[in-house]
Amino acid sequence: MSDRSAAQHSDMLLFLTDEQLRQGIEAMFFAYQGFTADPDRILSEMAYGRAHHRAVHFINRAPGTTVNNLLGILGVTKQSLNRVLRTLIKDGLVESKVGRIDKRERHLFLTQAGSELERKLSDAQRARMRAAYREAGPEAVTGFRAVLEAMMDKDMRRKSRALKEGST
Amino acid sequence: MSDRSAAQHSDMLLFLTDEQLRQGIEAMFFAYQGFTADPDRILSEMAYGRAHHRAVHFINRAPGTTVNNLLGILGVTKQSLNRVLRTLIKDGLVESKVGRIDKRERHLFLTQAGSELERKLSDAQRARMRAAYREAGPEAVTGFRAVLEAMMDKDMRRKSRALKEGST
DNA sequence: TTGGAAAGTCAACAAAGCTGACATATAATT
DNA sequence: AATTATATGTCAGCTTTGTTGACTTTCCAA
Repeated sequence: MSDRSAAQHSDMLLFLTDEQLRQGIEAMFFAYQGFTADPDRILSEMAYGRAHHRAVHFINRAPGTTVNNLLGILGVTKQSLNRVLRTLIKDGLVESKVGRIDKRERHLFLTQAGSELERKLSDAQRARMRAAYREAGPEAVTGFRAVLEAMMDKDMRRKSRALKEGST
Repeated sequence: MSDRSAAQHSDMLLFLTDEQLRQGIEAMFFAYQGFTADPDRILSEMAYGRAHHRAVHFINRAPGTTVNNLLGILGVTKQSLNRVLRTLIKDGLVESKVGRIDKRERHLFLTQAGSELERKLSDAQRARMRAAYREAGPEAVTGFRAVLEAMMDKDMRRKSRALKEGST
């Protein structure tokens, strides 16, 4: 990095005004509305909500995950998750299998129908993400990911990374 | 841009795999948890929730805004907003003034106490945002903002921009 | 003066979070 | 073998924040 760009670099760091930060906060709020809008529309046509979406998403992402593990990822209580899981199992979207090694654990899997719902929801969400990425350009994507990563709590960063590595 | 980097550029656009998009989706989810964590902690010590935070934030940002305008920004029903607003007014954090020109309208302002709460909440949120920006670097911030912008619904983009211009 | 927009209220309900208490099965430890 | 710890599930009850629908009051504008 040249002296000149290094100077600009530190200038920009110093010039993080409240106003710029507030704009970032608002952008995050409005973007999250958009981020959830498409799946929410699909879900509202069924008897499901955002909580079901999350469960289905992460079971798809880490098939065979235990209830406890899922709790850690979602950051909710077991009662709250259990309510969601119960309806998904009842409706035949999720299957719960007793652990072979540790029989106290339940391992969660999507059924055919569960996979289809996951696909439908994530198709919509990925389409928006893809469009946003294309509009912003590849360099922006790198920056986007870097800021999001830095915004997470430390333990969530670990969990996020574990999911990425798990699907390699 | 050289031919080579142009080729890389379009390659990266083509190589937006499902996996990359899913990682972006998860990053958004985990980052939003972090984004709201600090204000949520402060709010939980009082009788307030995230909905109160949003109202206070946007009233601070656009003092004198009407209820209807606020409804458009927040994307909730007037009944839902009204419940929140009522408690804030009752507790002396928000003041509602009848419009001079159009007396049907109510213009909303933060009181001294309201401003203090807003300050407390946004201090926490801005601190995290600032830390994330610093960690990711200034180029990343530009990209971050670009992707968020592109992820918003069109009408939300307009509202976001109006707020930015209003505070110049 | 009449129609409609803006705001507020009441009632009822739903989704999704929470706490606390308790049951069951299994694993781990003593 | 007995005890303790862990994983899961469930019941009951509460909170926050969203929803619809019905209705009123105010008051601008055609």
